[in-house]
Amino acid sequence: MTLLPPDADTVPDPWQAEPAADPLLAGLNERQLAAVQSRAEALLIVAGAGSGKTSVLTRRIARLLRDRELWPSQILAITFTNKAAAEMRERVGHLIGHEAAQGMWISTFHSACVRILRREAQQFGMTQAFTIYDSADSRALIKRIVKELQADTLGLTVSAVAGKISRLKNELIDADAFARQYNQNDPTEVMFLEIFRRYTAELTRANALDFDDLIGQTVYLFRAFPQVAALYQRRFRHVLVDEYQDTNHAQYALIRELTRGVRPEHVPADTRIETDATGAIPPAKLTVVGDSDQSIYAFRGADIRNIVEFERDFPGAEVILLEQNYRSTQTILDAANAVIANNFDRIAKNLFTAVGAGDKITGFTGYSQHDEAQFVADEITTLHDGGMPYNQMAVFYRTNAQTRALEEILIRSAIPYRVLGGTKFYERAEIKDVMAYLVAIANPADALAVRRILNTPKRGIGPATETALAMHADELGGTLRDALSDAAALKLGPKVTGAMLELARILDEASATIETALVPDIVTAILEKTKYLELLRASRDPQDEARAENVEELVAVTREFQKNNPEGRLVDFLTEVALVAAADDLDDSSGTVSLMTLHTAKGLEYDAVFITGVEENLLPHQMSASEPGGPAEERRLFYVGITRARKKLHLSLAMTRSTFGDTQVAAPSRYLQEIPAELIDWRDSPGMGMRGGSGQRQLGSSKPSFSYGTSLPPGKPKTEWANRVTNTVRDNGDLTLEVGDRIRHDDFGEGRVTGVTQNGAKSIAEVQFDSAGRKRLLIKISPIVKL
DNA sequence: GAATCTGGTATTTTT
DNA sequence: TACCAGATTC
Repeated sequence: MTLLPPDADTVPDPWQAEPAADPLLAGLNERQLAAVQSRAEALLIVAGAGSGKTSVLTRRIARLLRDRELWPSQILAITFTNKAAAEMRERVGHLIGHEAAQGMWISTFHSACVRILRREAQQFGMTQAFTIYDSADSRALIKRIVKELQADTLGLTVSAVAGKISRLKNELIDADAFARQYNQNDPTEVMFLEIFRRYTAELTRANALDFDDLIGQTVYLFRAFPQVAALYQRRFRHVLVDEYQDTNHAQYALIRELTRGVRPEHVPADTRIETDATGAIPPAKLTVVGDSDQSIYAFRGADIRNIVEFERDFPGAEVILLEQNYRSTQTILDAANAVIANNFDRIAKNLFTAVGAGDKITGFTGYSQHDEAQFVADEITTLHDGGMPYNQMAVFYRTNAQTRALEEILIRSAIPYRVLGGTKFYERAEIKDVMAYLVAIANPADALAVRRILNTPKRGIGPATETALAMHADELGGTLRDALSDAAALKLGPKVTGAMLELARILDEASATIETALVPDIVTAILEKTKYLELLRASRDPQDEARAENVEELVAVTREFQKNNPEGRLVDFLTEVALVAAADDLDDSSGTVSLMTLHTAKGLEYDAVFITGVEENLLPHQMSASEPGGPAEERRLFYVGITRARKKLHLSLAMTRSTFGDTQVAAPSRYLQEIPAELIDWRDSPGMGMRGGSGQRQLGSSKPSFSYGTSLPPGKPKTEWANRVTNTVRDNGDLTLEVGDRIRHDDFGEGRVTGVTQNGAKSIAEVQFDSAGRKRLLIKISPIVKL
């Protein structure tokens, strides 16, 4: 490791003499300053949580541009999410002016690769309009293949196959490479190889790439076509990668390819880039930022070695450690440090702050997940009453399934919230249907998309006809679309034949317009011609009304897209949709509490954070126990969650948790014991005092002894504070309450109304319950009766 | 070929 | 609990 590259001293730097005079260096600490100014060929910034790494990264870029060391187009910055990319672009623009920042590539690995691949598609025999298969698409395809080969008899499930293919691709092992190393004596492996081969062939035939291919195919492109690689190696003179600890092998390989020098034969005579004595162009500079303690994507192939072995991979690399935290209180950092210290194979790192101790962490143990959720809702209300805006609070959980109880209670408590990620809009069946139409229009070779819409809406083309079509496509040596246009040759009934020809005509007509037509026009035309929306409206299934609304929402999305991208065409829209991530649609301006998984929380920060379900088998998750390095990764996940909090951290758990349908006793997470007891202020459920459970109280007070299993009485106590929330949809109609009214609540018992906010169906009552404390309730749907 | 019913099975995290 | 696949019936 060199401390400072020699040329830092020889290049005159007008700003270096008086750093304070440079606004881009103002307010930085010594380490941050070094990171912003470093001129190393390769720089690793080890940035602890909250250490201002985004600030460092944006200032580093801004400085390169402002001082004319590089043109914007020579910079490639890779972020983990599109949202992070947008934020970085915004911040750089803010520092040096938005025009000066035009032309940079700031995007995710996947977006950058799609951009390159669309441009170079013909090099590897695909068309520019290739489809991007998301995981659900991949699974659908694998499912069909598994079925055809009856691979389930060998114990090969769809998810197992999908997982294995993904893992192999992340290691840059394709079907052929796998064929060279697999165990030929194992029938399961033989079968797997066959599935892998067919899957690959089907993708190629469909002119489609799956998520993992986007990276792998780009690496392949660069390795197979040096002159193409040279194009990008010449162009990007500085590559920056954020969240480097979460890169997998394929992404690492991509970075390696991009930061290779260009051989003289690939350097054009008129190049304006400096060449060395041999006429070659030196490698691009590389800056990576990461924190091995925040590596939480090993399950997706992230390889922590990429960061640990950075100095070996890039000789002469400079390493700068950022440890001062500007986000959290010392109490929160003490807890985080204490937890992460239990991961033994890490480089010691201790976050510190000048902020001061701050509030203690609030701990809470509820009877049930509903009880826990009520605690979260009550705390949120208290904090909000104290002046903290809703959008400065976030609730984290390990699994998406945990949102249900939280949502129920938040709705009842009239707390505005939004769920990031989870069952996404684009995963809904009706949206996938319409998207399949768009995909089929953009990429006629995509058989998966055509199959999906073949009989949607119902037009009498069943499985038998579908098989006949597929066979006919093989005979023709063409695509499913070709077979559809030639449906008459199948000699089926006039009704079916007519339906197929009609569909073919609709698709062909739309396909003819994609180069010029606006996206909203294409969608509305399709909905019109297929009567998709019309049929949903006419349906007597009550859910279809909501589906119709969703489809309309999609049309609105296309309008919004077109507004933001006047030049955007169908393919661009499909790309954008395929690559949106959970955290991307985060809208900070909305005054709502954010709910998300711990994974989604990475990179974000809030004044108040609630980490829920801190229980064994949930955090750490049951499934992680069997995986090597699982518990350590779960600990990092907990660490990531803790370090998101600026001022106030809440850790909560439930003694029982219902999954599947039955309720199980839950034990507190092992990670709780790792936090020094004096940092946590344990609070009891209001219901606990009523049961006279001094044992419980003691347990909750400081040093949990973790023996709920024995202390929990068999059979739930029927107290007023029942540990359940009725899940029937209650509609109180136009029930009106006034201050002073007595009411009874199914869960909280009796209480007196102390305040009412009149707002039609959204009227909120503030109630002082006799034993359960003060609550805010949405009158219309709360399980209450007036007494 | 479509609609309805039933029983079995599964939930970790995501670009 | 909730969804899916397969069987049964129209």
